[in-house]
Amino acid sequence: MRVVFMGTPEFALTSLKAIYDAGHDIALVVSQPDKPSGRGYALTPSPVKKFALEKGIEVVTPASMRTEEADRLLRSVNADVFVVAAFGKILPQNILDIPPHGCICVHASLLPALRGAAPINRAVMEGHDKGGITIMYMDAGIDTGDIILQRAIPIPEDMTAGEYHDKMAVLGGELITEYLSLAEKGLVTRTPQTEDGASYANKIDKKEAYEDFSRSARETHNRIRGLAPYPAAYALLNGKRIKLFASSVSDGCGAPGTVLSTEKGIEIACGEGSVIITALQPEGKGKMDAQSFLRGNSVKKGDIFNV
RNA sequence: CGCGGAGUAGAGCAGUCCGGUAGCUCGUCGGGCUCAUAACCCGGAGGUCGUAGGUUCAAAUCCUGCCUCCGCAA
Repeated sequence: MRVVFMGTPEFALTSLKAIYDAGHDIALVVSQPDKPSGRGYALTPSPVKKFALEKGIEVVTPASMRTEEADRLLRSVNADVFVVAAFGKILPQNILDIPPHGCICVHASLLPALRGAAPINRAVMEGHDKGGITIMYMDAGIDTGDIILQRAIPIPEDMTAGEYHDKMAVLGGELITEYLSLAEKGLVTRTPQTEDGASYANKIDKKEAYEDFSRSARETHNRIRGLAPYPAAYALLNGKRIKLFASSVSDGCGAPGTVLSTEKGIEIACGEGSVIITALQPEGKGKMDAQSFLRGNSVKKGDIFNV
């Protein structure tokens, strides 16, 4: 198949690699423009763009898809199909109409659940016990197109969004290549989505990652693992930010934010029950386990987070 | 030049302002106590204090350059 690939972050890169390794003809890669990033604000290319450059695949990074220029370019490629994975731009109808096989999206949820920008984090934050990849035809709506393939994987109770992401990325690569070989044989089927069970996974706002421990222990734990390792839930201790990476649920009792014990980690009282923080990262320091943190920092029973 | 924190024993930290014997908690090794233990007691090993230079009788500490890691922000 002659493919145009549109995507930006690591998640998309895994699909691009899978398509590349499967030997398809990647005619063009479309990604987001380089962005200032990191200390010093150095202009940084997206993972997808970087890979394409390494492999000598033509890359474009248009600021907008709603231009005549974009339309003309994408038409001129004469691709069979456009594959879109975590691209970060909405495709207008005129673009969707270009490829004969349509625009195919790799989406990281079992649609119609968790449509939108952050399905991986949200699935974990909301405590879902399974998730999965959906391959679908794109239409004008946000992740509302007809479903082609769908495969589920379990989300264990303590899995972090990062771990889930990595498994999902691999699964995405498997399914998109599976789709491409079905398409070559003309065996693609499509099933419309139901609105039953539809939900949205909104983009995660940094402010949302602030943890005030007012929720139940289970919800707090889900938030911590659902935001790990990025953007990472955080709380304040003595005026400094502390990122929270790993926790377990316990049944301690106290005013939300109060340190109840420092035996197995830092046990903090929640709105209901308590969580034991087992991995964290203080501002300006590296990631460490709670025991290490406790050795060099005097955190005691009765100390309070977020004061 | 976007703003900021940090590099000291295997881990996490103190000591740096006010130069003068390398310190704490944990781990580790050996011994002891105990029915027993992640408990307790005794003892030991382990550090060119990121790096290169400068000042000084003397530098982890003061000065200068460089390297590395991290937080914010995007």
